[in-house]
Amino acid sequence: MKKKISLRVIKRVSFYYEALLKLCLPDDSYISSMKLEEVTGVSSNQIRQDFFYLGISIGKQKKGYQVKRLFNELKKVLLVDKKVDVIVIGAGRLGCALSEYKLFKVRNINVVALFDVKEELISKSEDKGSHCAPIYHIDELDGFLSEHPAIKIALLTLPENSAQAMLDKLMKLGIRGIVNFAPKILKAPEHVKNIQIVNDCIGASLYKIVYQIYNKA
Amino acid sequence: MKKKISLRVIKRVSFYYEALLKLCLPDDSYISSMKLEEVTGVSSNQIRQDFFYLGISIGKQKKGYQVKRLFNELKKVLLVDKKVDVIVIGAGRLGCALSEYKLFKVRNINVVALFDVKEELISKSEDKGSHCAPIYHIDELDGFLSEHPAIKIALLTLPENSAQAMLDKLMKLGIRGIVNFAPKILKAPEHVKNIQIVNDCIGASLYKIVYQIYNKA
DNA sequence: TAGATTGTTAATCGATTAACAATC
DNA sequence: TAGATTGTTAATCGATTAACAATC
Repeated sequence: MKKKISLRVIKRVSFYYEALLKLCLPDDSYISSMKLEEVTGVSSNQIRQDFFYLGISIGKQKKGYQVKRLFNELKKVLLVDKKVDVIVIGAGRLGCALSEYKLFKVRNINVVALFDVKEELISKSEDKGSHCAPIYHIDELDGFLSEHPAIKIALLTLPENSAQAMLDKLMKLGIRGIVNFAPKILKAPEHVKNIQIVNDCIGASLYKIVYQIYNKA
Repeated sequence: MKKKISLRVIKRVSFYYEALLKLCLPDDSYISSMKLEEVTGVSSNQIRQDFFYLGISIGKQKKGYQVKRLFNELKKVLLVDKKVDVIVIGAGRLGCALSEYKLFKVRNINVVALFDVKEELISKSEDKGSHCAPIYHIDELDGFLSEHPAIKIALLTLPENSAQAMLDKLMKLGIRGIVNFAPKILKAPEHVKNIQIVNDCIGASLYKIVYQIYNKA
């Protein structure tokens, strides 16, 4: 029933979505594909093509797309119309920064807990002066995931030597999506299917920047 | 002279590069395109096609590619054969985490300094118990960049309300590449050319994960 | 030698762009 | 009405895959 949408389309749709978030237009106003081109950099032809492909045909000639309806449609495509709970493994600087990351909130991504081996980081409910989610000891991970079977995604901010072992463990516990920030490329074992791993999204973006800047010099 | 290499190719090349880093093979050993397919997930056909396109023709039939030579070729393509200095604006948790990020090191990306408005974060040279680069007051940014004109890239970890103003300022100071971690999509002003901005690489990867996991459910 | 693996061309596939009739 | 903008088809473009001769 659901057609497979390529990740390129998903990426562009996320641009459209972000643009609407950012523009803060009244719900009942209209936005045209040309206007969307201005703010997203994606051509109006491409935008209409995407909408056509996605079955979004809510446009009105001469006006464009009603902001609220378009927003809802895009939400559905991105599957962010429901809240997504995730956990963070590793409660160091990066881990805590992630748990406060605001763009997660607008996307309905919710860091429910962090886990770490270091006793001194553990803080059940007291806030430690930040908006960080509660930090638990890693030994409690097993029990926690049993109690929260809906959690399917984990963000890994671990040292490189413990990242792969943690990945293996997480998969056994039912985690199906990993964003790995450890400075090591992780791979799912051969036999495991349906696991999504994104390695080092930070570094990948820098490759691109470095390439584009120094290439033109 | 230089042909324009698409970002897709760059991305795959970064996979090959990471794979070589990770495998830690002896410099004088050989690796075949089939073996590279195993560790990168990119088909051997694609790999050879990429090498052909990039003018990397150092393969030996029946053996493959000499690890050291291939490594050097890939380095050249990725332009990471020289050290790239970058600065970080915003010395909060995320900023400090970035300055210690190990995958930057293997890529010759070097965080030389952080800048922040908060007086209490400033630490000229003393280390504060971490491997964080020195933190300066934002007022010193201007002078610092004058003294280090080779710095072309800045990572932004600022609150959303100050990010756009900082972007404008950085461009005036000669910065040409921005990786923006602020929870707001930034855009270069119309008239400015040759600026590369990557917004929210962290969130973008999560969109993909969320989509792939919950789509299949 | 026979088998393995490259470099390179050709075929296929998919994504983007262009164009325009329909119509608000 | 005339102008603007959609939805949709067709044309173009680029990227991937397949195939295989060359040869170590």
